[in-house]
Amino acid sequence: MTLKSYDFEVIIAVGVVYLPKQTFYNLPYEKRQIIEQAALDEFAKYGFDGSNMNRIVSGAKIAKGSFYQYFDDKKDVFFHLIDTLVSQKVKILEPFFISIHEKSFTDNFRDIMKAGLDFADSNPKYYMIGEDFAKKQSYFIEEFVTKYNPMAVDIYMQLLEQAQKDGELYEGINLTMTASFISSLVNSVTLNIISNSMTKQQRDTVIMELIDFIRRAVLKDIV
Amino acid sequence: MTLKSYDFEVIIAVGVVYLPKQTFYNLPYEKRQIIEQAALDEFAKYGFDGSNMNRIVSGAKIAKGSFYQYFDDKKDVFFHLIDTLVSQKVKILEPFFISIHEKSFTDNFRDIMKAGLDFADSNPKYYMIGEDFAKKQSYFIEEFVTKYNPMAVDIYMQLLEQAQKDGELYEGINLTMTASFISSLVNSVTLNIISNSMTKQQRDTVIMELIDFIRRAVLKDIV
DNA sequence: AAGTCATATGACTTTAAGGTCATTATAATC
DNA sequence: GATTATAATGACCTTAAAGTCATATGACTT
Repeated sequence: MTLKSYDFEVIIAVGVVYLPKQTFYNLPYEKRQIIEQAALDEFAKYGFDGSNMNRIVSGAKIAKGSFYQYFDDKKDVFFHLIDTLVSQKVKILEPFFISIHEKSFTDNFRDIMKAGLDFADSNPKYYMIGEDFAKKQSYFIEEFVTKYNPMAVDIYMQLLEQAQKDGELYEGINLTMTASFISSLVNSVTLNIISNSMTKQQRDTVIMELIDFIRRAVLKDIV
Repeated sequence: MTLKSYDFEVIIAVGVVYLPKQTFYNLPYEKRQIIEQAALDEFAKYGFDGSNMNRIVSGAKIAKGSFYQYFDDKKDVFFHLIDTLVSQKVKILEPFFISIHEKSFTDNFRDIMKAGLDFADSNPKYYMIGEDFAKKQSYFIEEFVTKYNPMAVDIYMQLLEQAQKDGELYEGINLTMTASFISSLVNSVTLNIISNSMTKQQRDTVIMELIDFIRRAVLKDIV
C-alpha cells in the first residue's frame, strides 16, 4: 500500500484525525513507548511506502493482532507519529516566536535555526519520518503542514516584518517570497547537516555561511 | 515493491546500467514511443512505488507478456526513463556551460534558470518523475545524480568562480557552500513554479525576485 | 506449402504484505 | 471460586500486483 494524495485530502477536508484507539492508552507507558519506537524505527528506515507491519510488530515484540487492537491501520500509527513530531516541534519553537521583537533579525534567525537543528539532533528518527512525509509534496501536504505547523514559512515572515519595521530591510522586497526562499534554504541546509552527520565545527561553519548569505540578501547596511 | 537504497547502491558500485532489451529496439519507433509514454504517464502520476504494471501495459495497449519481453522488470523501465531525462537535460544545459565566460553572473544565472524552467515546461512528466527520483534522497542517489549530471551544483560553482575572477563577488565567500545554497533555491523555486502552474507573469516575478535575492547575497556593488 | 523464428498474448502463478478472528490468557468483579 | 470483561495471540485470509509461460500469430525463408 502506498499513501495517495487522496489520503491527505481526506485529512484536510474532513478534518479526520488519526489517533490510536483507547486500548493503546490503556497500556502502561513503557509498553506504549516500545511500540511507538518500533514503528518510528521502521518508518525512519524505510519510509511509509516501504515499511512493513510484520517488522514493526516483531520489533515491538507483540503479536500482530495486538497491534491492530491499538491502531486501526498503518496510516493510523504513521499519522500519530507525525502528530507527535509536529506538536513537539511547535512546542520547541513557540518561545522564539514570542520573543521575536526583542532581538535583531540575525540573532533571531540564528537562534531559530539552532533550535531547529537541536530538535533534529535529538529526534533524528522523528526528523527522518518528517522528511519522508514532507517529501510527498503535494498541495494537500502543504495544507496539512500549514495547519499543524503555522510556523514553517510564517516564522520567517515574522522575522522579516520585524526587520522591516526596524528599517533593517532592503526596500521593495517581496516578504512572502523572501520568506519562502529562506525557508527552503534552511530546510536544505538542515537536511544536509543531518544526513552528512557533520561535526559541530563543520556545522557551525555552514550555519555561519548561511546566515551571512541571507543577511547580505535581505539586510542593508551590513559592514 | 519499493525502491530500496540498495538498488541505487548497486547502480553506483557495479555501474549497472538499466537498458531495455534488444527486442525493445527491434520495435518500430512509434510503438516504442507509445510504450515509453505509457510508462512515463504512470510514473509521473503515481511515482515509482505507487505505479502499477497493469496500468502501464493497458495504457500502452500491449499484453503484459510483451512488456516483459522489452524490459526485465519495473526498475528497468524506470531507470531507462531517468536516463533519458538526465541526458536530455544535460544536452540542453551544455551550451550554457560553454559560454559562461562571455556573460555576467546575472545574465548567466537568468539564462540557466530559464532554460531549466523551459525544460521542465516542455517535459512536465519527465520532470515529475525526476522529482520523484530526487526525492528519494540518499547518499546513493546523490552519487548517481552527480555521476550522470555533473552540472547540478557544479554549474553554479562555475558561475561563482567566473564572478570571482571578474571581481564581482564578495570576498571571503565559500564557493562550494554558496553554490549549494543557490542550487537548492533554484530547485525549490522551480518546483514551486511547476507545481503551482504559475502564469508567465507570476513566474517572471518570482524569478526576478530570486535573482535579486541571490545577487544581493553574492555580488558587491549592486546599485 | 512447409518449416522456422521472432514476436504477441493473457490466463495463471507466486509472493508479499496488510489486516482478521477464533481461541487463549489475564485481570477485575462479585 | 465463578463469572465476566478486557487484552494477547498467531495462524489464517485476502488482495494486489509483479512476473511467467504455454500457446498463438505471422513474417520470412527455402
